[in-house]
Amino acid sequence: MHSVRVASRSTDPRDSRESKNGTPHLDAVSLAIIEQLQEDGRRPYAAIGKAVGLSEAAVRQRVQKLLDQGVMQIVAVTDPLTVGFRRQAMLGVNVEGDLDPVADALSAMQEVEYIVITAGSFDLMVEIVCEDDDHLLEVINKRIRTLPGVRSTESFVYLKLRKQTYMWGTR
Amino acid sequence: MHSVRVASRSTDPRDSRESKNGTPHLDAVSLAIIEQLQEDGRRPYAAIGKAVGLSEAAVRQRVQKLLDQGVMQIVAVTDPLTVGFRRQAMLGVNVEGDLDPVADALSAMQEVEYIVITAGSFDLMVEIVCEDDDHLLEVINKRIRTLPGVRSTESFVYLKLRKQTYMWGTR
DNA sequence: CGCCACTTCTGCGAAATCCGCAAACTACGG
DNA sequence: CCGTAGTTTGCGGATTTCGCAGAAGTGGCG
Repeated sequence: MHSVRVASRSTDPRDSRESKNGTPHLDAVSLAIIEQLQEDGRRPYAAIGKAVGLSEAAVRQRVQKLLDQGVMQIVAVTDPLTVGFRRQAMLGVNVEGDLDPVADALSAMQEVEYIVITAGSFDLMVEIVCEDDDHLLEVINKRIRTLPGVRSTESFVYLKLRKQTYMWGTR
Repeated sequence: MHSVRVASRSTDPRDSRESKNGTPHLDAVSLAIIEQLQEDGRRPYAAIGKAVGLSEAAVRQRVQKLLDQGVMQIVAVTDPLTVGFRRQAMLGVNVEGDLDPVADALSAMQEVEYIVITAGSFDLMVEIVCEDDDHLLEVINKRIRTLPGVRSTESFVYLKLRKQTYMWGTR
């Protein structure tokens, strides 16, 4: 019935088990579906089904589950420059005491694109997306460096973005 | 005819001009379309049209143009952990001489998720996505630190991802 | 082994969406 | 005032999405 049939293998999308931390474990078919949607987030379910060897309805159900579980999301990503954000920077932050309150406060700032807690000479790495230099200065100097618990920061202003992919799982 | 009509304003999607660097300048309607697709990359054109005050066909053409121009792309983004990449790190890199050859070599590595040239105490910031510690060590130690021109590196292993958005333009 | 509960997959008809196209509209320059 | 170029609109026809009921596969248990 199907042109492609994945070699005999667990047929459960979650591979019959969850990993210890509760994150679902994906089987090869779901991975293949994700790959398809990484190439084109609007690709029709039927086309995906043909590529991975599943019916249209089955693909639709799996995609919906992946979205519900938060394993993936289908979104438009833009080039910040063309959308009017001309200044970006990475900020290394050192904190005294508990990291969580600081991370929470940073999370609430819309200019903060992402936050990671790291091991190394910085406690936090924070990416900031701003409209211009004034905006960036205001965010770093007035809003971040004044947060209680922030001991020091070091700025890395972006001069040029050389690579940006969203192709995890496509290897 | 339309419930919402954007107040009188330039009607050209590129706002009748391009910025100096050749990147297209977006008008308010295209921005609004992008916002819709950032919430849900599969939202139907008709629904977007209703939200921004345009016909279905017009939205479709604008979206196609934005994709063709490379202003945005609609893709599935996944949580690296659930897709099997358990070790990530940011790498600060210092280079002697021209940055471009090093950046090019890094670009070719599939484990390298993104690369920025920065001002500050690092010349390059590089994000690396690996399956486990061995994999990460191999990439950093054997493949990056041995690149000609790389003077030194500093690693920041990710302990926890606290925030990750794709909501540029949605402010 | 047989039965049951549970999940996933399939096949379908109905509804909604996508797609291509020709005509209408707008801004601009000659 | 007219022609050109770029957008938008309206509209069928093809395609896709959606919901659902039944079939099929899995694991537990007596």
